Amino acid sequence: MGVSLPLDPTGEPSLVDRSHPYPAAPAGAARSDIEERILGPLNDAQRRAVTTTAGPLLVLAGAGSGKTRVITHRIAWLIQHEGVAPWKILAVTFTNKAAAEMRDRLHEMIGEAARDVAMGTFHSLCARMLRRDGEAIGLPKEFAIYDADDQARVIKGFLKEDDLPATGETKPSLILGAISRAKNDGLSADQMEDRAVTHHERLIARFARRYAAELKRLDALDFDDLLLEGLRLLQEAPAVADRYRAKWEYLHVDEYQDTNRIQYSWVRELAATHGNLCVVGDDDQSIYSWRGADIRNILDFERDWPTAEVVPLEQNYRSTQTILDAAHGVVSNNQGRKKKKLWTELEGGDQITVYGAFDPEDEAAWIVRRIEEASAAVTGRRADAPAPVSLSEIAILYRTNAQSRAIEEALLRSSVPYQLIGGTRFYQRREVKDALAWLRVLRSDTDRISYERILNVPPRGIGDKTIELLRAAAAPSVSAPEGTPYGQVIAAAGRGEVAGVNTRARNSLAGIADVINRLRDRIAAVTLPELLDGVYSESGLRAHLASEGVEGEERWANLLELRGISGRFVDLAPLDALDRFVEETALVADQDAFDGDAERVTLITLHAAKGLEWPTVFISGLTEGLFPHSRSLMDQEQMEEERRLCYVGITRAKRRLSLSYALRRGWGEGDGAPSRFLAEIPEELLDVVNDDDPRAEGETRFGRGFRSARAGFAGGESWREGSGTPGAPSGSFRPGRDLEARRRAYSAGARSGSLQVPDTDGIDEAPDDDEYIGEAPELLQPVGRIPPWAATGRGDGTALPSATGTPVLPQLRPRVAAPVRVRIPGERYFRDGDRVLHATFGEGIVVTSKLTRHDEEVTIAFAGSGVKTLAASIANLEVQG
DNA sequence: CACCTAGTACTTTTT
DNA sequence: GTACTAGGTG
Repeated sequence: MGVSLPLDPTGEPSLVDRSHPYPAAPAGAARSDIEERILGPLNDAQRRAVTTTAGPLLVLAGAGSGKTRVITHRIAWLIQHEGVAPWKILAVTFTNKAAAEMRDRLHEMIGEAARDVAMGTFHSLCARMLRRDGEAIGLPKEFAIYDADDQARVIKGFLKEDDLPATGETKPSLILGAISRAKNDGLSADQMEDRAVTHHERLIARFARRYAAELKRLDALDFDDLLLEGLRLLQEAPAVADRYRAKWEYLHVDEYQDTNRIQYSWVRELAATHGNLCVVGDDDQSIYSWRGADIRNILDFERDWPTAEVVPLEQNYRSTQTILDAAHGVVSNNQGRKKKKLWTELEGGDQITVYGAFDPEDEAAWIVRRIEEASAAVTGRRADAPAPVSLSEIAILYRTNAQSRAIEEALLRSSVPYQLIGGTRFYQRREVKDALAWLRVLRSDTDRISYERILNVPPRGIGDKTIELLRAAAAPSVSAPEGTPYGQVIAAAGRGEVAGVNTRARNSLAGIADVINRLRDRIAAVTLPELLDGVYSESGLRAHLASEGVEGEERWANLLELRGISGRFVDLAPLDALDRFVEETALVADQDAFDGDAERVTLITLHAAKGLEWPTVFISGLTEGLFPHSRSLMDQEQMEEERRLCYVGITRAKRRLSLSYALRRGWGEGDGAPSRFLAEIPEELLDVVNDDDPRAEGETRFGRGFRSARAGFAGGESWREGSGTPGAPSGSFRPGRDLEARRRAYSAGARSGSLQVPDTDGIDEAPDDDEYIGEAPELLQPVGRIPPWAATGRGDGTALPSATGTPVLPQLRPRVAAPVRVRIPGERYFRDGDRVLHATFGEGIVVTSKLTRHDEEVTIAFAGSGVKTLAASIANLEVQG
């Protein structure tokens, strides 16, 4: 897969002062010309933001209100009107993409001077500063930057030492998440330990301590460390800090609502002497609290900087009024936000299309069909048909990366070209990380994680046993209290100096040490692509992939791609090129790969879509449990963040917006109801198109599912269970017949006749042909061993206890004012929370159930026998009550 | 020690 | 649907 990256080695912020001056204005340009050119295209509020140059400034920039435009014009104003030298200006963004775009736009306005404005992400700026000045706070000259995968390897090492499983409570990602959160709160491992109450918290605190010590030993920093050490540099090295404060006199921070406390402090330190700090953000677009972003940074800006000017930008230039009203309808349900409402001169606009699908495949097929209709240069196009849309103008947004699969498959079937942003990221692909690990060991003797990565790729007889011996040899001991650098251990083992290493492994280790030495000798003499050629051939990667068939070819293609990207660094001195390449490949973001001009549909997560826009946007997967995500259902704060995410998604659209959901979802997730966010959009803005589906006869249940969900959410007593179809009975549904018709209609391909209607006898049959079974008994919440991703909450802040470990007898809790339950024959017969009786296992509670092609798989937590998944047709389950 | 198979345990979002 | 593990085999 070809991934192109706008890695721009020359576009990075220069930390070195330039000596040549820039004229304050182009020669001969009258002052009024400059004013006209910079301020002319702006509205009053934008002008105020641009011309307020001294002191703190908060720009509350609603979606599509010209945020980037304000920053670029402001920088142009500073340079050309105020006569500020470009290198005195810093702009911080969250992605390289945003920085690059800003630089491009600035370049259009002011030409070459744009190159000297410092721009970058928080992480890349900190990394650069630490490379240059880190020694002032005791950091090593060379350090590796560890991503999530490297971090997990460190933790897995601990788990192995302790003989703990890498699953459940000690899953590396969970441990790392906890450590990261603590770090972002400014807690040391000691403080974590002091505050730990539960056994688990103490465990995490101990991991945090070991993790910090290990990274120090490895000369490695993780993403959090980059920021933390960047801050520490400004706080503990006054001379260095003063140099940066003097260097950057005008600071700009984009997406300020996404800054965390550390980033906030970092910015405050930099702005401390002059206070020329312009932050731009929108509290409604704060969607990264899980990453430590603290919305208080924007809400409290005026308190922190009492002299701050505040400029709200409320005119939207992107979307139609319909889209804005929908977005407002959703986000206005949030409590903690600055009240505001965007407006636009683009009155009206197309209604928002809503489609309720049977399953994700159907949903994807519908989206693709609409794309084809809108874009195809169809022959025999009707004269009055709307002009075809370019594929570059279309994006499909979803909540989780996993959702892209169904859509990709549908696009592939229809041969619609697409670009996928995120997912398995290029720099995280195995072979790419292998190659980069080689580059890292060339520059480091201590980076154990990278060494271990390369040791046995391709397989050369170095397995778990040998690794264990090497680790032991590198560990601190009486003779080497600091431990021995891993690179030296490998060389020693190659010479037979590490006891217990078998002959084959020893020879391999000697070979690796030899290759590393040879490559190191070559670094200064060859270009980066040539160095990579050496790595590929001498490491055996190339030969290995050549023997691996089609998959090997694809991986090899990725290595060639990597080699190509490295060519952008040829202008730098070889050593610098190597360092910069390794550093920047560690810090690229998904979004950086986005090509806005490519004649392709863009597939992207809602998170990654922030800051981007398209004329036509599809948001898919608007299903309760998916979006809002099930992990957010139990917490008001998290629910509001989901809502903001929805707001972000809606406001990506300029002209046309389509929303869709699938009632049946993927693995283990049971069925979902239409998302509550759909119910929050004023109904007159929506065009529910299910009934127009040519394959459906008469009323389909999808439209009804949507409308009844709407009634449920909009009504006073909210229907909030995680499953089941809410709302009033319809009375028009004919079981069996409709089911078969629908299945036939919706199963792609001709699996005719192979579908069976689950047999209905005995279990909970509907009283008549209507799915309505009258008043529901008390609706019960299952409590106990629920798969975490299937857990449902109530969205009102009350969390459901989710115990893990030994299944316990579920506690049954009656609910007040139980909503009516609806059963649809042919749909699931078992609902989450159903109490069931099994001949052997006894009493249990249904945790989830899902329909397979011929049957229904019910996952039940039994009182005495644990959690089991049973086939409904075989198990003979009896529903209680 | 590497490779294969079968079984199990999971799926938020990312610099 | 996948990613990882355990356990067996070569």
